[in-house]
Amino acid sequence: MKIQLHDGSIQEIEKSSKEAFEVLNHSTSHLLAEAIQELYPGALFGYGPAIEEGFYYDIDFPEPITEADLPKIEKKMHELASKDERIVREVLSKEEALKRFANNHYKVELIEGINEDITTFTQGKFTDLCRGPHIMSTGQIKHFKLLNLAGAYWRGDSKNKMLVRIYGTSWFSAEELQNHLTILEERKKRDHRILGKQLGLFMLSDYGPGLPFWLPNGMIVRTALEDMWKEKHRKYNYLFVDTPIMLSKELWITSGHWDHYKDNMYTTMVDENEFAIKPMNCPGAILCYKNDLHSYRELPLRYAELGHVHRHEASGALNGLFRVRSFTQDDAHTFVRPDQIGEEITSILKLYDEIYSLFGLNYKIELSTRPEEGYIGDINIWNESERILEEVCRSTGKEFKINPGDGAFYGPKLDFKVRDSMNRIWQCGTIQLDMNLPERFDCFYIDSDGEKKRPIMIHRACFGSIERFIGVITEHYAGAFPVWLAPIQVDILPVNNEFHLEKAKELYQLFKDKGYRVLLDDANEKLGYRLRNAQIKKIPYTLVIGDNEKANGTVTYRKYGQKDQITVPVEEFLELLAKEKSYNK
RNA sequence: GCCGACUUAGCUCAACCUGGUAGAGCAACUGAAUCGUAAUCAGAAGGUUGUAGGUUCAAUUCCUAUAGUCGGCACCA
Repeated sequence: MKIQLHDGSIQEIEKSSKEAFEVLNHSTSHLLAEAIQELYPGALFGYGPAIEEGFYYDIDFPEPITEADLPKIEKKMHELASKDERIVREVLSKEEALKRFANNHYKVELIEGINEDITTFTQGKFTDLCRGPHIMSTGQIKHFKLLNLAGAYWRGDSKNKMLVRIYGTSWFSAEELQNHLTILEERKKRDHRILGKQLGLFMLSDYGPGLPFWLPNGMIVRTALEDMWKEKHRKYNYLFVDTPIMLSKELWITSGHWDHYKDNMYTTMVDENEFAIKPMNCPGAILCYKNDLHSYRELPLRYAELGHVHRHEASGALNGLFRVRSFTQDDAHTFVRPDQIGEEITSILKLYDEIYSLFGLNYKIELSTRPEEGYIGDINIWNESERILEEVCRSTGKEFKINPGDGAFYGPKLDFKVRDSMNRIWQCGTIQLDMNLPERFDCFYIDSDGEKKRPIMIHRACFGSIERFIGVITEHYAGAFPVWLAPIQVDILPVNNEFHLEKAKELYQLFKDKGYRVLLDDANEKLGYRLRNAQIKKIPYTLVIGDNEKANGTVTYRKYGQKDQITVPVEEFLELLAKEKSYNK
């Protein structure tokens, strides 16, 4: 297909390419704006870019609109597209452009920020300030849908006015559009909030917004995760600590949280003194470190803690288990000498990969480097650390990106991002170097020359938060947890309770004695009914016990996600189960 | 926090637009059926319609406030 670029040249690109999708979607956003200009005279237009799965346009409407208005707008878009108007590029001087867009202060603001000639694209009566690229004419826009309405601050700044953002998606064929809409529907079924309810993992109560309750099944998943986590960290020579959930104000003043984080902290009075519930575990870990004098020989010293923190997140930020106000970080604070940074980061990356690969999770690493201004610490340590972080990351072969200047003022960091079922990105793991807190708390070790030296502290969490991580893997597995995490691992269904219940009970006891989480479903219901229940609960193995099994000492099992029934001797099934019992294959 | 939508039985939803105190399926309960791979049949029961006000002879329905949830935005030292 042909597209027209910013400079007026025409290019031929593959329709199946990502670029073609973006051009189509961006052009569809213009069509949306054209339709709105006709339907809502006086509407002012902000930004209207293509995004990963579609497009949006930010608009300042002269009157309030609701989602009920979207079909009307869509209809107008189709009507306009059927005219197949040419999309005409025009170059204006800055002065001309300012004159042309004088009635739209948003565009004026944008033009004022541009120091070259202004490119516009016009279709019908609608002209937009835009660099393109665009399709050649609007007739190519046929298969699109407006999805939802949202608020968005002008230029992404909460001090500015909030505009109405309309999201949509546009495709080259009806099949592709339908396919995408189906995917959107399918994603909803994987939503951890829905699965969490269906599977009895967790709940939320109006009595505590953002404060999740773990239900029995969720506790099984959580405990299995925590046990694995502890085992892995023991292997990597971490020491375990547990620090108080509430500490006095003085500590938070020293750490700097009182000045920089107070709005997010829950505070309370204890006798005459002000206390804060911890939003982070670092100060606690530092107090543990300072409890002893440390030799350079002891480092790296790794304090690991499943630390339950509370943060007063904005009400609008709360989201299932992904964003909560009370959560447990699988935290660790490692004190290292500057010369140990490389080795330690390598070790952490290895540990993370060992853990993430158990789930087959796809993650992306982002390196955030030193901010231009306001950073603290030795610039040589910054540079060296950043070099090490980058080098180690590249060696993983994972998708990797650098965010220059996005690091914290106290050190560079690595973030590990995974996607949820809605294709949104969430941060899970993190590794942050910190040259600030050791300074504030006057941490030191005695070096080989007998001098006191400042260690560097590494904050790191692999799951990030246990809550978020369980949310992510619930969606990742679509609720069908592998045996080692599954709340119920084996469901035993006697064909009828008169002849097979005894055998089923015998097997139930056998599995239970071997440490499996097993259920005996002896409800007075047909086999099909009980089997359906087992499937809805996504239990890994469903066993049917009838005359054959009773006579031959076998079990007939059905693995979740597979239709076939397999009959094997009991011993063989036990061997099979034993292989999946642990995350260690 | 901001914009918008939503909140009805344990769960999923209907009735609301056009006011006359709520219906269904599933689950749970009772009874019958004893069944070989995704729903056996029947019965009885289940509700201050999120909360607080207002309008009205009358509010689940209209209005206001408030809380929570959802989609975004901002936030996530």
